[in-house]
Amino acid sequence: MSVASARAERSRLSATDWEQAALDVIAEQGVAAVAVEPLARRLGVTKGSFYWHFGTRDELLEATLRRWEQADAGALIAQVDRIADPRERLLELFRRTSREMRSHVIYSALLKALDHPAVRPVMQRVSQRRIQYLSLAYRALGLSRRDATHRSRLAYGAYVGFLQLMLLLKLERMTAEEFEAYVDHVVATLIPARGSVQPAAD
Amino acid sequence: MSVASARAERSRLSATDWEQAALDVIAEQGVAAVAVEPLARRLGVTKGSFYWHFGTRDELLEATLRRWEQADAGALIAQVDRIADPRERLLELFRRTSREMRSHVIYSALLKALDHPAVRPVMQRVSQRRIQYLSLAYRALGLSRRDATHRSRLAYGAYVGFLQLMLLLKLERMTAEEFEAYVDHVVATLIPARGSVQPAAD
DNA sequence: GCCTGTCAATACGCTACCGTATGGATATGA
DNA sequence: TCATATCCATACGGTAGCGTATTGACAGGC
Repeated sequence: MSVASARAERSRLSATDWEQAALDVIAEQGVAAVAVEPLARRLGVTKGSFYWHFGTRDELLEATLRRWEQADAGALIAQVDRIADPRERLLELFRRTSREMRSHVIYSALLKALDHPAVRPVMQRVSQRRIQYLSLAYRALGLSRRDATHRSRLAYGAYVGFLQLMLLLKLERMTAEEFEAYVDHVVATLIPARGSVQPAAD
Repeated sequence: MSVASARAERSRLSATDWEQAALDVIAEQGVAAVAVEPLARRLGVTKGSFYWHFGTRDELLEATLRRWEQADAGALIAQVDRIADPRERLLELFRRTSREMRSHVIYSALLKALDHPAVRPVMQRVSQRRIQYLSLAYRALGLSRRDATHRSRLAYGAYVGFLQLMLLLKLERMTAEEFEAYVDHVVATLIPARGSVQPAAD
């Protein structure tokens, strides 16, 4: 089923359709590839349609990012947050992060477009929020305020860096077992062993 | 002293001048901003000059990256490599990495342009080499082959990720002391304590 | 059955960049 | 001194994208 024929069935497009397509393009080719005319071609339509739904290209971008931020970006944390034990929660967070791709691909693509004024604030909020969440979990694990802050930054930095080295550099494609072993090492290194921390006083 | 007047003194440009300017632009605005006409303006010259020195824009990019790879990219390792004790070597590597900016800015800018066919292989080589170096140091510290591989990836990933969060996201501008404290935390977390590892058999 | 609002096609002008062609300037050395 | 090699300016044609203006198609409410 070609793009154009898909369109023939749906007949008309909504703003949401454009945002959805824009997010796909971000995942596949990055923010810079979100261009009106290519997008229109992709949807089997001309830009005459686009400029009915949006005023400018940047408006589309902003709408797309807004949608991403509130729909996708917080999904993982929401799932894991039910786990009571902080160590299990962190562990599960690390583990889940290591599955699923698309969400990371998008995050990584946005990371490469931080110079864009519409992208930066969104990424700031999302990243801050996640680091904050990590920090709280570390805190609950018994780390001091300082250590929790530092460790959460380190952990999140490791996540972000791994994304680059993996998805984008394709440093080498690891096997599934190799990857599991790596995640285990990360967990062992970045999550304090059970009973190794006594609650800090601060 | 304006760009144009600087040019009036040097009078004529060499290919190296163009590569140098290109690297500056990469550091300031990323790979995508390396464009012939803007570069010419920056150098107080027209593109008539450029196309005498280079055949295409991509040729300039490749030459620039080639120069960067062999001149700048290995500088840090070369300095640190004289240190005999592996733990001190790693420590000094981490510490030095946390000073100086420009080299990291460039590395980070190149990271954002990995889709470009001229950039990817360069970054692969440079990153591989560095991770390899880290791994060897960890090995010398007594870690097993597996652990050294994993730990070096983790450490380098943390470096790369921190670059993004810092230089590009400007998550918050840390003070110098805050930053020192963070580096100390990283060192304590990612470099095994002295005497905590007994040489592995593998 | 037609009017109106909704979505889309077409055609246009504009900007920024790439790459080519050709001639001009300048320094150097024979 | 003048010839050649080196470096640069100018002018041109081409592409890809943005945004606007105008008209067309069609469905639903009246």
